Amino acid sequence: MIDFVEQAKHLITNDGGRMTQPRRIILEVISSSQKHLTAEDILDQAQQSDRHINLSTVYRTLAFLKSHKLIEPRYFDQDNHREVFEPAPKAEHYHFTCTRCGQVIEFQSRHVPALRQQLRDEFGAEVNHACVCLTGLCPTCQ
Amino acid sequence: MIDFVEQAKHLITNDGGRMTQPRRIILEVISSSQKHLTAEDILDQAQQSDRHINLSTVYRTLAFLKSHKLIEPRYFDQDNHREVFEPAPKAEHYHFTCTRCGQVIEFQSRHVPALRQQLRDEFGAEVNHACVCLTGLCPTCQ
DNA sequence: TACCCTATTGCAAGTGAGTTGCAATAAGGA
DNA sequence: TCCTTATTGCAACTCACTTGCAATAGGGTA
Repeated sequence: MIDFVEQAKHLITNDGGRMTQPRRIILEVISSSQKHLTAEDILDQAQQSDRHINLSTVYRTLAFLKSHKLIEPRYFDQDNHREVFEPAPKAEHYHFTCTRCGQVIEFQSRHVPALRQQLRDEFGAEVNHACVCLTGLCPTCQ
Repeated sequence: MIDFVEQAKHLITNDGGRMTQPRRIILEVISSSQKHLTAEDILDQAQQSDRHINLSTVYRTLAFLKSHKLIEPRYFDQDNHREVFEPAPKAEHYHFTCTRCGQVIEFQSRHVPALRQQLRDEFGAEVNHACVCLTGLCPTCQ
């Protein structure tokens, strides 16, 4: 995940942007986290490095990263209306969320490319993005 | 779609609830619409029958129907944070949205049951709900 | 290194979808 | 027809997210 911060730095400076303290900290937080983060989560962690970082700065940085495809927003839960982010993955993958304990399992599957093919065959539609969010019970919670 | 209103009536009265004018109208709107509706859409249409129907009544009715699994909330679009509803289908189906014209294609697929099986085999997880939202370009917009 | 331009920030106020408290209303059983 | 109480409309609220603006601080230039 080291390249994530580097990649972001390049994008920012190429845009005529500036690598500021708050941005550095926010990037650090996102890239070093193993789990999916809400804007609030990012703020909490960033404020451990700099108490003055503001929520709107987090949102603005997030918007920048999103527009440059460095992170992706995800919804895991039909009841949770918050945006949840993670660094954009190299390989497309999908999510299973346990409705009891909240555990998230990331997985890949050959069935999704098959789905793309089906859309092409059946409707002539070209799928650019596949959001597959499964919910149910993990082995522990069954 | 006639059963939708009937089904809702039974659920409401079995619950000790009352079949009121606003509810009747809202149910009518949902069941007779062919497309996916936001709360606002439903309000607009309902107000054509009764100008005094209120948005909070729409939300409360929607919450009731949702908790009884008569409708399902859906998100089609990562940029659209609104809840979009449709009558809960007998057969699970999925959505493709064209990012240019907004057209929604509903489809079924044997690949999704295969996905459930994969989760069972690979992680021991039991999938209860599968949300599959594909986006891309429909034949016309390509 | 000092200076300056302007992108970025923090703050506070604003949006907009959805929720809630409450007094008034109206189903529908007795 | 009456009475109980579920439901409504309204207005005020919540909460995630956005925006306007004056103050701040990157980072290129002299």
